[in-house]
Amino acid sequence: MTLPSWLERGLADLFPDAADHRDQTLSARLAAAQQTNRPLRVKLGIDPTASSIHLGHTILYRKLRAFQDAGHTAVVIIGDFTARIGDPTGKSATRSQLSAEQVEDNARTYLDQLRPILDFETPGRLDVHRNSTWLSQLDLLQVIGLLGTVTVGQMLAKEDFANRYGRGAPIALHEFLYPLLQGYDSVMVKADVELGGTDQKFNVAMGRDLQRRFGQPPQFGLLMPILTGIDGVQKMSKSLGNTIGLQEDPLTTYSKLEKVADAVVDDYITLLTNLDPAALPQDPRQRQKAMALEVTASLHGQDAARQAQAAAATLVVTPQSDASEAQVPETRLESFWDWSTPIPAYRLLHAVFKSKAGLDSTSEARRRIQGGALRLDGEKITDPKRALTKGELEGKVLQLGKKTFCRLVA
RNA sequence: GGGUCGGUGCCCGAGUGGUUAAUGGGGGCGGACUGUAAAUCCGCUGGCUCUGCCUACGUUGGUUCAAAUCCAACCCGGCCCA
Repeated sequence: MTLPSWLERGLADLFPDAADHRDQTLSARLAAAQQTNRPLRVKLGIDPTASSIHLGHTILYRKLRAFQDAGHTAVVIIGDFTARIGDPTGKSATRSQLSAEQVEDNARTYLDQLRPILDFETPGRLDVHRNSTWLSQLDLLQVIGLLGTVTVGQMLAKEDFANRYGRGAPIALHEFLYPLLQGYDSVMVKADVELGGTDQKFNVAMGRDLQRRFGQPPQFGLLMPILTGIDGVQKMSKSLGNTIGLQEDPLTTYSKLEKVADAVVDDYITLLTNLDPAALPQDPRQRQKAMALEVTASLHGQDAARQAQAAAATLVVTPQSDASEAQVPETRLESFWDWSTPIPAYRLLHAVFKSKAGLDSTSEARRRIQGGALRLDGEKITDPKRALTKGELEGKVLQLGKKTFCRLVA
C-alpha cells in the first residue's frame, strides 16, 4: 500500500512503518477511516511560550492542512499548562515563568497567524484544545503513575538529555515530565496521528506507549524535517535570528526568501509550497525567485506577493534608479523630529529603523553609518553627524544595508 | 550535608592588582565582489546628550591610591562522597 502524495511530500519519518505489520501501517488506518467514514484525528501540539511563529513552524501546519483537505480532523493542542511551568533548559536566567494571561495572549495571536494556513471554516475539520483542561486535573497519584511507566535509562536515551548529561549540563528532574505530559495529551484526544518535527520523535513515541497503556490504539508518528534558516546552515530559530516571521510584511518576506542560501531552496520548495520541483526553472536564480514568490503568496496572497517581487526588483537590483516609485514602507518626518533644527544622520537612522535589522542603539547607528550602510536615495552618507534638513529628506528613500528601506514623507 | 572545581560581553573562551570596554575564536552586521547566493578579502560588534561621559566580568559588602583580578558572605552549576 502506498501513501497518497499529499501525505508523503517532504516526510522525514513515519512510524511504525514495518511492512510486516500490514494492519499497523498508516495506509491501512487511512483505508479503514475511509471505509468507516470516520476521519482520523491528527494531533499537533503548539507551545505558546512565544507569540510569533515563523516559516519553520508552518511546515507542520501545512501538513495538518493537507490532512484537513483530505477530510480528517486537525487536533491542535495548545500547551498552555506546560508553558506556564516554564522550560528550565539552560541557565537559571532563562527560567522565565509565564503568567496565565501571557500564555493565553500568545495562544490567541498564534491561532490568528494560522488562519491563512489551516481550515478554520469547514465544520469538523478543526479541534482546538488547551492541555491545562486535563493536566491541571491530575493528582499526585496519577502523576506518579505516569512517571512509573518510564525508566531513567529510557529517559536518558533521549538525545537532548543524553547530550546534556554527557557534558555535565544540568537537567532538572521535572523535565522528565514533559515527554510524559505530551504523551498524555495524545491519550486525552485519542490521536490517530501525531505530527511533529524530527526532534519530537521521542515525545511522539512516548505518546504511543501511553496510549497502549490506556488501552488505545497507538498513534502514528509523522515527522517533518526541521527547516533550515535563511542562513542555510542552522535550523530556523528565533534565537538564531535566521527566521522569516509570518507577521512580517510581504516585501520583507519576499526579500529574505530571495536571498536564502542556495542549499536550501529545494527544501523550501518541497516543504513550503505545493509546486512541482521538476516544473520549475533550473537556473538557480530563477528557481529561487519562483520559490520566493510562491511562499510569499501562501502567506500574504498572490497580489501582495507580486507587488513585493516587483518592489524588490526595483529596490535591490538598482538601488539608485527608481527607488522612489517602488512600494516601500513609509515614515512621516514629523513622527520622530520637530525640524526646528536639522537632524544628525545617526539620529535619523536610529529613529526610522529602530528595532529593525538589529538596530537598537544610537551607537549602533553611528557604527553602521561609518561602515557605509546608509544611503539616501542611493547617495551614500558616511558622516554620522551630517545634519539633514527636512527639505533634503522629504520624499526620499532611506536605505540601511542592502535590504532595509523606508520612504520619508511629509 | 561534606569535598572539590567553576560562574567573564550574543555564544565559546583568555585574562589572576594598574595603558582592560577587557586577547582570541564563533556567530551577527556592514563594505568590496557576486546571482541580493556561496567562497574570498576588509571593517564593525556595551550605552549615551560622543574629541567626552556612563555602565559592565554571578550577587552584596570589604581591603587598596587602584580589583574581572585579593578577602568575606551569599546565590547558581558540574563532578566525587553521603
